[in-house]
Amino acid sequence: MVKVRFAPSPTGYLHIGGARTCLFNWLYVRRLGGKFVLRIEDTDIERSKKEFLDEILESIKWLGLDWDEIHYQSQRFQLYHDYAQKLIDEGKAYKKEGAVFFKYQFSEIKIDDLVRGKIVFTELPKPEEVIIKSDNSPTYNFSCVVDDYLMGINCVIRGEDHISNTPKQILMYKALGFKIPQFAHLPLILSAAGGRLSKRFGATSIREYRDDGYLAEALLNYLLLLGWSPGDNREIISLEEAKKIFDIKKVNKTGAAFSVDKLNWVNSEYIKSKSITDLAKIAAGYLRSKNFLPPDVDTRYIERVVELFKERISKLSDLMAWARFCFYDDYAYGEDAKKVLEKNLNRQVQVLMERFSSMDSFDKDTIEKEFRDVARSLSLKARDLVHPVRVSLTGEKVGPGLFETIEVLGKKRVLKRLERLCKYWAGSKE
RNA sequence: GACCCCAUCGUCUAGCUUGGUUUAGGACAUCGCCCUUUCACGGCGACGGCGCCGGUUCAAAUCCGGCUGGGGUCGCCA
Repeated sequence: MVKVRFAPSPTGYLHIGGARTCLFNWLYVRRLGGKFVLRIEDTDIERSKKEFLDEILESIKWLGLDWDEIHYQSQRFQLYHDYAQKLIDEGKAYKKEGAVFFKYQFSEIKIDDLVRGKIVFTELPKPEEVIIKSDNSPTYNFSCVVDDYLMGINCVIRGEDHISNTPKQILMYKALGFKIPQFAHLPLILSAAGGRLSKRFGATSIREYRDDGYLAEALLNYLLLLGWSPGDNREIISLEEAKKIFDIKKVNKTGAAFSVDKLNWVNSEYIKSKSITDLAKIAAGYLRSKNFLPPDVDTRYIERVVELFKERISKLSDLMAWARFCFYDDYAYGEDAKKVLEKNLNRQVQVLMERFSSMDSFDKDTIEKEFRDVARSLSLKARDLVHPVRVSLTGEKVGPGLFETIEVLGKKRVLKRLERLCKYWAGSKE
């Protein structure tokens, strides 16, 4: 049975690269029906923090991934000591200055990597390596080898930054008499500038993307595309589908630059594919977490607003930027938008308000019919009335279709806002 | 510096394993046109690439070598 592991260190949040490694491990093992081990590498007592651990676990769950086993290295120190002692007893390691040093018995190392093929190491930078620090905690390479063996990990899928650790670990496997697992080194995710992905180039933690209104499925889908493709030009692939067709041998060797533009596109595709009710539920949860919604707003209204914006947002946070007028009356006319109000149409808008007032059914088709009729009767082009009215109702000169907007806002609100527009005109010198 | 990895449009990629079916396909971004009350969406189109040199071959994006460029690692961090 195939067994893989994802081994984050709780010294920081789950970042883009870690999430991708986690995803590829998960896809690989779920397709083969094996076991997925989550191993928390919290051997660095100083830097490991509970908040990071919680954050990592929460992010993995949010993404929709799961694990079969979870282990904490901080609870396994005795095991590492036992194996270190074994090496000492066999003369393969020795104590010095309170630490245990492992002596490499170097010979040319060949790795047959699942994604990169053959990799050959002809030398090692150092003749020995600390495996147990003087504070009794194990070093990464050692605990990693002991645990991968003890946990039955037979395929190690990790980032390319670990390639140079691999020969060291293989030498430890050999010294310990452990069977060497298969390796698959994933290409790194680079920043848009092509360099290392770091805070300087924008968001790196999964949490930030969640906060920014990205959907878990979309982020996962985008990550899936970074270094892998199904080969048939499809780009929108659900996790379920990916589980069936993911092939680690088709993973690219080249580092991939992270593109927010493309992520936005994938996210907008997922948003558009959701039903109004589902999307409204997600959006409401998101907006509430941001304290954006007024406390008394009802579900049906949120659904209508979501419907209004569904086609034009690429992430949920766009709603906060663009749909504020749907929930609050206290917006000001944008500086740019005021230009649309230069011509005083006070009288014409009064006529429109009278017409709206007398309407029984306030649906968008009727609204449009009446609106155009009023414009015609006043010898105005519809667009001459449309633009000022939009600014009046939304504060901005761009936005969703006007008639739909009017319907969603409702007659009462619309009349109030048009009233405000007339006051604006009355107050400004002609 | 040493060791290792990588190299197709600006970006993500298909094609490369098994050389000819490729005037190198798709997507994002950009630009244009259409749709249209605006912005989006959608439709159509444009722009744009096999890093360089050499070799093998009748034939190379595909195989080989070198160069150049990019990346990673060299911690009692993981």
